[in-house]
Amino acid sequence: MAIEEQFQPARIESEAQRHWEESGTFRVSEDPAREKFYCLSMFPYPSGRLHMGHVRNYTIGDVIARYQRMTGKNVLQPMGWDAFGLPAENAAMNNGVPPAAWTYDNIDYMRGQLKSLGFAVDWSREVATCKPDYYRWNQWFFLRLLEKGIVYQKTGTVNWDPVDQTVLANEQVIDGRGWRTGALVEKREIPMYYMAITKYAEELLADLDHLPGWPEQVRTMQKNWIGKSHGVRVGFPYRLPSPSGRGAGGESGLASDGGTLWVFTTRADTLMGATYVAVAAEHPLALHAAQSNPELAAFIEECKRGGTSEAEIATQEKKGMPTGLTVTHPLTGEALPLWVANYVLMGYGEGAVMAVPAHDERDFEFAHKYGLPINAVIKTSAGSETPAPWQDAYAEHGTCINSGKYDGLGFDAAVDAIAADLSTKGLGEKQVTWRLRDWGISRQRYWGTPIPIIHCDACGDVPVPDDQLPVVLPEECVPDGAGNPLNRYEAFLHTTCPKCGGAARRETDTMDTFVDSSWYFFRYTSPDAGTMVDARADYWMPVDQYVGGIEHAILHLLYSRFWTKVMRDLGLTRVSEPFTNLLTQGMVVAPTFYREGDDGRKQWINPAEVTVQTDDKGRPLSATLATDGQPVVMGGIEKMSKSKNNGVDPQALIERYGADTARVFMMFAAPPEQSLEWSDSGVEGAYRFLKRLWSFAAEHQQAIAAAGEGGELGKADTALRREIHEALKQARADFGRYQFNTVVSACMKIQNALGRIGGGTAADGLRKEGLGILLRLLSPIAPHLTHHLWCELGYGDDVLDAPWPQVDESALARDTIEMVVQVNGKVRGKVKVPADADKPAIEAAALADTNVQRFVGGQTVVKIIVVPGRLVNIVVK
RNA sequence: GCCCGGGUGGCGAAACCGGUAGACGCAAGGGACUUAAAAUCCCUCGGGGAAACCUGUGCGGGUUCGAGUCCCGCCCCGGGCACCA
Repeated sequence: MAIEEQFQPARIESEAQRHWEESGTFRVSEDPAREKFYCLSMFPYPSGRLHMGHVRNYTIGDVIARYQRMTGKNVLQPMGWDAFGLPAENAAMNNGVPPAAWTYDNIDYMRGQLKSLGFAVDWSREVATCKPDYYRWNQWFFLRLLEKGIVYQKTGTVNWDPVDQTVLANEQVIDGRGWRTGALVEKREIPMYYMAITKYAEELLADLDHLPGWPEQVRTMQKNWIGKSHGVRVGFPYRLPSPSGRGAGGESGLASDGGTLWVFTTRADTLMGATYVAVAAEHPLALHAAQSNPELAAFIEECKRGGTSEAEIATQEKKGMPTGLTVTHPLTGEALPLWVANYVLMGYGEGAVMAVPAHDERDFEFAHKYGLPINAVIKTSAGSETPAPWQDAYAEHGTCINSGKYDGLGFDAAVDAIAADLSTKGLGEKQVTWRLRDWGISRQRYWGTPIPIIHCDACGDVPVPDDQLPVVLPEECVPDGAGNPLNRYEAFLHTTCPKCGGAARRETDTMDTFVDSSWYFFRYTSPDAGTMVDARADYWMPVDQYVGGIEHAILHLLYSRFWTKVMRDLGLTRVSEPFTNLLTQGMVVAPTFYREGDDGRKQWINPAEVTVQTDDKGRPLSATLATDGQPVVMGGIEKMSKSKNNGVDPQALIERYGADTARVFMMFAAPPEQSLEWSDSGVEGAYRFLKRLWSFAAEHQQAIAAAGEGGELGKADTALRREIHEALKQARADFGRYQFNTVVSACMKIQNALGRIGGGTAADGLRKEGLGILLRLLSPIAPHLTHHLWCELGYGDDVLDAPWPQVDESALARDTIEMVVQVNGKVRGKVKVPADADKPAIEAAALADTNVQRFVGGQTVVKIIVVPGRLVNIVVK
């Protein structure tokens, strides 16, 4: 059958997809005889429609999967849905649709979109985390961890909206106010379940050095996040004044007469310079002091205002207030004032810090603001005093001064000596601390995995027995923004105590959705197992290539690493690290536009509705809304997101040009790890490229039919054959390092070379070879078109099973090469020399060049540098 | 604020180990074909200059025969910051 004249992507794409589906091409099973390759892309949240970031992510993953398959591996590429989460609850509030129904609809629509892009996915392994047969293993695993003491309860801080009487996510707190009510948000302490990720901190840190397949950048970020620091725990004894009336301590749980306030410091060498000590607003000592100090109590209330995020706390104005209490310096016995400061975090370290204003920038500012003493105790490169303004050098390690017996000691010696003296007094010792905090997994939300705990008045908190799992989440609730609907859902709430059989209440908190995504890659290997995983996981795990957004560099990847190690310790897997190689895909970004409403809130406007005015150089000057012509504010270029309304819908692109064009454009526009700014231009170029390939194939088919094949290559064609094999060599290397933009570029070069081949039967032979190379190289990127042409041109049954093209080294051989000649580093000429010319011959040829002579003439040649195959640099004086 | 990246023509980018900066595309301009348009094909295309040549990889220094690439100091943009996923 002849290749049609018109390139009709819609038809050939659905044909190819039907072929793959009917042949079960991408359905895989364990085969110990073959080398496996587990290629995984981060599963999508079913938000409604695919966005450009998804298309990019899954195209990158698919190109890798198809490439690995063509090089002979048994490739597993699964797909699923990260289906629990906040957006479903928001949609419910807006539309009155239950999160479950909304989510399942979205999954159905997005699955269709994914299939239309032709991804080589084994759909028989599809997983959705909101289904009981998935999340029951979250619950089962939670219970195992509870038994092992890795899950435990303590209080945690949340954002509380006092109007809606509900807990808010950080995203729902805008400038310290609830996003729906506009009410000032407060911090509130509530009981939560935690996973003790800090028990694995040492291993999580150490194993980063054994992940050579991860980007250095991600390993560094995780290292800093885990944040191992060596320091000293220092005790500051205090006495509480005995108050008249109510009992001291009392509510705050303090001993009535006094105790020791512990702080952690990485700068014990500066202890002699400590001039005050500060505690967090929630610290028991602060609360105690506030009992008799209304002003302080008001300040502590004020500190509760605002969100809980670290960014917000770190950028807020530093404020403090004295408690009126003092603590005793453990070495000098001096009384130091005890302050409450809003920059001290209860959740980090001891919730208290010693302040050395002379050598810490934050303490320096605070001391200046409140007139606290500043005592320099380290000689730094900035000298032995610390006059304002702050200089970074003040924080350097140096030699102790003004520190009594410690004078003259360097950092390490001073820390050792001070730690030893503290230890003798029972007021300190060396300690390792971590920035990493335990993972709070309780969420006061409906659309998540129910925490399998039952509250019984008689027996306390009782774990749900395994044979009662899963605790099924009712799917018909519609959240309204005022708390968790499970708290009002009687049929879920009421149960019997597994221990005593009496009436009891179910826990209504659900699990953080990071729980769901911490092990889904295990479930893909054994999606129908009656256990969490089965032996099939041993064949497929670890994931050979993980592909996903750089924005997940810390949390998701760290939780998954932790989870895998815990699974290993429970005997569920043999692997210690889930992802051997990691490709952090750059974000798809787009300009943002907004207008400010009367209430000062930003209303984000989609770029598609905006007209941008540019200067004569094409730089944007201003923007207006297309519908009313009035100006909008340009908000900068950011990650495509719902919240900034700057997404571009890929659906129109796919419908108009087809999946292959979308895929080629995505791969060609930027290397995978770089961020990609979306623009409509360039898509046309990708489409033209595919159309040209199509026409070329059709003409080639006619030529063969007319004249037959065979014949010797002509002389003129050896140069073109070399071009083709050089491009092939480049493409093979670039496939190997996953730099797909230059793979596409190499394919375009091959196509350009093919187009320059002359007529005749000999030329047909070269065309056949070149086209065969091009179709195979392009097939991971444009699988539909290449599948169709490969069959039509009679190369074989399925391009996926064709051998990966090899470079013919003899085609690359050259008799002469051209070398650049520089004089003092500037290009002054080019010379052709025999490929096997030796150094003296090359030098002579370079010096003989007339233009080179002009620049060398009359000067002394100091030396000549020859870079074989590239250039000659003649250094003259 | 803290941690991690990035910055190269009008635009997306390439240059893999320090060796011809701008491959491959997009846009633009000119031309061919066409009654015309679209599509397609050909040519030009960092800036200055008639040319020789000079200049140019965010800015300022440095190392080197030679720097987009390495070092030091800045500026700007983006990602993450533990309840968005």
